[in-house]
Amino acid sequence: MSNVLELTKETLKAEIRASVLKAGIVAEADLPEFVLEVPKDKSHGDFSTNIAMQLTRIAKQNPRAIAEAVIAGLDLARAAVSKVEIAGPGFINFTLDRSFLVNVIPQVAAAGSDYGRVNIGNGEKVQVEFVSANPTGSLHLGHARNAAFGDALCKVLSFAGYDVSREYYINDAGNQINNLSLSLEARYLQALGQDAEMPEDGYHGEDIKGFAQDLVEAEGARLVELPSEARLAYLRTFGLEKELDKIKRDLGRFRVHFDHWFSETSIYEKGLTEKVLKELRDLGHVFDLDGAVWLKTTPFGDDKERVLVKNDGSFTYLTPDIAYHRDKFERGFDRLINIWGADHHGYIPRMKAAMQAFGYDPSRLTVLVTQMVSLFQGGEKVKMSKRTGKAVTMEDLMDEVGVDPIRYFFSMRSPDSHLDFDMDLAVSKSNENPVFYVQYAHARICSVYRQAEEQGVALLPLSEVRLEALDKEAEYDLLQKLAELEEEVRVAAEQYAPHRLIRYVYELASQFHSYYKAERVIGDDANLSQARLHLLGAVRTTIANVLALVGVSAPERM
RNA sequence: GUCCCAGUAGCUCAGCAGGAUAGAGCAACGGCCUUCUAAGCCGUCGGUCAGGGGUUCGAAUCCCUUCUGGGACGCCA
Repeated sequence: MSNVLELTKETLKAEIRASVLKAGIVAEADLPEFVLEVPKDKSHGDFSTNIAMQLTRIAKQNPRAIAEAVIAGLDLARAAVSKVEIAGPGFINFTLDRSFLVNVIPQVAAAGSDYGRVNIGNGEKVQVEFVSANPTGSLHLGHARNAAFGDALCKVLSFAGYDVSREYYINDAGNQINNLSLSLEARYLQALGQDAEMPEDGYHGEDIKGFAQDLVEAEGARLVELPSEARLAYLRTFGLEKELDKIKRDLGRFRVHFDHWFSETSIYEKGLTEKVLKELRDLGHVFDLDGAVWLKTTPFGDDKERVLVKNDGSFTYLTPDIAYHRDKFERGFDRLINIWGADHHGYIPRMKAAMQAFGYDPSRLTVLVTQMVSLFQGGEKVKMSKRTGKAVTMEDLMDEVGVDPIRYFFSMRSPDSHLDFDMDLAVSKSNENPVFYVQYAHARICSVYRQAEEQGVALLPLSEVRLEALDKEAEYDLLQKLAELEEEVRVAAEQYAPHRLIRYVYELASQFHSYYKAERVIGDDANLSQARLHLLGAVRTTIANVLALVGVSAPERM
């Protein structure tokens, strides 16, 4: 389903194409790609095309002469064009009778919370794996960015017609879990007043002290009596469960939910590591050296070969991870997207190489990387939490500034740029703060509706309202902005760029605030009031839909 | 040394499958509340798009190169 704006654009584009062919400038097969777009500068009309310049090379003519010929053959009435101009180096600028734009209002009203939904995905099965933090400590800033971006991306893809599955890979099998058990053991013994040293690479987080305390309350000193092995096994299970609970709690509060929590341990239990190893060996991609087993990844673009089995017989992290990604493909996903922190980027070539070794097209696995987050408060870079003296956790941040600003700010930037997060700005309730600016636009519209009700102005159904009353420039601009949402969603999905939608919704809010100041909605002209109320309703729906895509609330009052 | 990301207004960033005079917010300065929320609106100021070369009718955008900042380069995970 195309919206009014896109239909008009398609009609005009077809008209231009027909005119070029009719003028005999090029053969149909040689017709170059050209752009018909809304120009940045309004003085350049409503649509602009570069076709004449694109034809220069082929037609060997002056672009302005080509433009003349193209215009001569256009059927202007068919595309609602009221004015055509040749400008600059050879752009053809079209000015339209924009009254058709009011038709976007019934479209928004009919679609409601689905307004903006498009179908470029055709139900293609996409799996997005993100966060996947080790269950050995609290989630921190970087995870929050990963979660905000990943969740927004999933929502956008799903809005664009993809069948999206969210997955969290739980690294519950490696050395770090032994370490967790040992750390917890030390904290447990310490909590009982015993002398116990933290292991060399122990986890010093506050959370583990808390878990040890919980353990003392639940079990007392019972575990001290157990043989060391049994105690560690118990602590391992207990610690993992506690850490995972905490992670799920933090993410839930952040409004991020996963469809699958995939355990690394389950890979070992199913013997998938051995299976994958054998398959790779049968395929001839494996060799033995220095007592270790290696995967030949350099033929697939990696810069060195990688160890699968260490000389002590244990697997490296890579092996179960290969088995995991293999498993994802076998589960029938058409496309895999992983969102990793910047510190893991070096790992990308070997994983793609491993998938190629299995014969998978590497373009089916996309790894997106989120760059670092720096926290600022009072103009200073914040490294440590004031309360605990440890690294700032996601929980700290949610306590300090709330979920909406974090999700908005983390979705606002392209993931590949380093992010400075200003805590003072995020909590400020003023025009400096873009979150409130957008939310306020939504709340303001709700307030106008409440006002209408108080004044006894009942909203009439669209069929009884003459929307043609909306004929001001600012109204056409607003309507056009609303009509552009589908294109924005499409681009955001194609480019994995949810931050584009933040920009869009900010601009929409800005146009609304300006319009609100300039024009009275509820006035003496009953039909005009109705038309404007419906316009505002469409703006409200659009703002709410976009905010929902980035996990930010749309309050009715502020 | 190799690889990845970034370098655009005083600050934070958009723009980068090439297009017209490079945008926005913040900061600074000046205006606007007897009318639907001033968490708002209107205006002013602000740029060698890090430097250099190349491709092109046209480059912030593509290619090469230098510099600067951040990150990664394990038989850790």
